Amino acid sequence: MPTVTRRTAFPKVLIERDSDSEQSSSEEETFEEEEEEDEDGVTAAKTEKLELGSDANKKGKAPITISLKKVCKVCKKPGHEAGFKGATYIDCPMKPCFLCKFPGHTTLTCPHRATTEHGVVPAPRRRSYKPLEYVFERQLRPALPSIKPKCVIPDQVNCAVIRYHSRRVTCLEFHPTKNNILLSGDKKGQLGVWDYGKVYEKVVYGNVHSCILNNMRFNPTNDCMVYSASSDGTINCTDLETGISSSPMNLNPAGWQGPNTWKMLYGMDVNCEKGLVLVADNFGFLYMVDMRSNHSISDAILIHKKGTKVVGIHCNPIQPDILLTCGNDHFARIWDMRRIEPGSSLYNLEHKRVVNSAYFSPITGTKILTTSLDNRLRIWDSIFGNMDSPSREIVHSHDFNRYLTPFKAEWDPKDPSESLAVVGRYISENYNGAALHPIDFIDISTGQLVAEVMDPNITTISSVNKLHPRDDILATGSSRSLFIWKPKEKSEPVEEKDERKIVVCGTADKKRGKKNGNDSDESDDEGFMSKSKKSKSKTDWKLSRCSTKDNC
DNA sequence: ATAGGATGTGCCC
DNA sequence: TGGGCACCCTCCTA
Repeated sequence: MPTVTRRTAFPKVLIERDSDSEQSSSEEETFEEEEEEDEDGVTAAKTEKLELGSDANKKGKAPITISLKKVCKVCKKPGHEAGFKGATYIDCPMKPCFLCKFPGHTTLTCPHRATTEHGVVPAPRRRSYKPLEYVFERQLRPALPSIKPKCVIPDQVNCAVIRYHSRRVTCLEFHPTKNNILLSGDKKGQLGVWDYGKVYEKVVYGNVHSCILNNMRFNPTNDCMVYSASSDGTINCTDLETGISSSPMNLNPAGWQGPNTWKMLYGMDVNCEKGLVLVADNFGFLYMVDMRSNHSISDAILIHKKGTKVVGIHCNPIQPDILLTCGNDHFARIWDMRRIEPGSSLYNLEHKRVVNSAYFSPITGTKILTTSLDNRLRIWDSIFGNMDSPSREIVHSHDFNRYLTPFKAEWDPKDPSESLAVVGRYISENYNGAALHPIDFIDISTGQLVAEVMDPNITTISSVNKLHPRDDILATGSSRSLFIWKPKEKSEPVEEKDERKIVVCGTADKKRGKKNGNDSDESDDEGFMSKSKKSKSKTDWKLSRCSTKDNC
């Protein structure tokens, strides 16, 4: 009988108790007792915390410790507790600052958190001639405007919410010409096409990929077609009207042969001038697909450390021969497409941890913005300058990868001074009693936090963000939801401001009872707002009405 | 209501 | 070089 066998092998059980007062916690008694027949739940019901010895399951002999002590969730030591107290997270004093990684203080008192500067660390600058200057000589546009235009950030925004992905959103892309069209990809490989001007209409193509859709790019010669790269190892080219896909590349033609051979495609970009789709895999290799023939045109080229994921590829907007890649080998690398082979990178930009994204600035292509898991945004002000170290490092909380789509700081494509970036924030702040994770607008020339966007109804972390190429619109992917943020019209009433100086805040809760939305629309709320949100408040999202339920 | 599981990276051995 | 395990603010389902 299985139970008999189990009982004979059952380990000893240690019970640690904690008296009520903190002071006596060090002298609480610890005793052992043999496990009796009634092990099912009697003790467990009384315990505040139950710990199994880490080896207990495997060896069957190690004692099981049932701890009644209050211990810190982070370091497992008694005497203090870490975790949320209301909407404020109490740090474990045994750990260094979670935000800036420097010792000597906790996250709560981190100077990079307390100020709006978010920790700008200037780097030494040196002027020197670099190969890139010669490459750029002819193409380089006139210098940036010498006087930086003032950032116009609205005081208040409206937010539309739509929830039609069955798994978390992994990437977003605005249509290059049709202003109201947003594409979204998810972890399941589905592709959403959303016209947020006609919010009753939506399309989700469920069979584009079989797992994570990591990146999307429009075909520059036919904006009805979109290329997508997926962890299923394929590039697909999907017709947005019909949803019909072709597969110009499949790196796993033989199917699943185990994790050591299964290739996943992450970083992708389109090189318009050469008519190429560039894509890279999780083993460090770059592939190229010719867009006219829809066929792979070259052998795989090792561009990052062998066996590591290449998560980002970006072609320079001015000089398409220049390529920027980044990945899990802690480097962003600059390449000349005309001679790209293992080790031929022009520059290797070192980071302390994984580089989630690396982008050239959108207009001149001369700046570089990277997001690294070491909680820092890095900016190289000019690729003609000193590339040995970044011009600035901005401490920003985004060190979290598991469960979430990786954070990527994105340029504002409309900002002529190329100084505004948007990035979601991992760490939460207490906003009137709610722990919220804002989306930050950061002036990357100063490190200043220009705006933080949040809404009391949105409690999830918004790790995917994209600014519209022409309009004042921000698209956000947060867990399975999509949000569209838009400045409030001047005629609309502006709510009282939060105590914080910098606030761009959805005001759903505050507007209760004062709604200027359309009552008859309420029945349509089903499906685009989750039930919990609906029950909390009737909101007056200006933009969205998505009529049908989640169809994924 | 709440416990548990999926999950990626880092680091250690 | 690879298995194993730990991991600070998840988020969804059963």
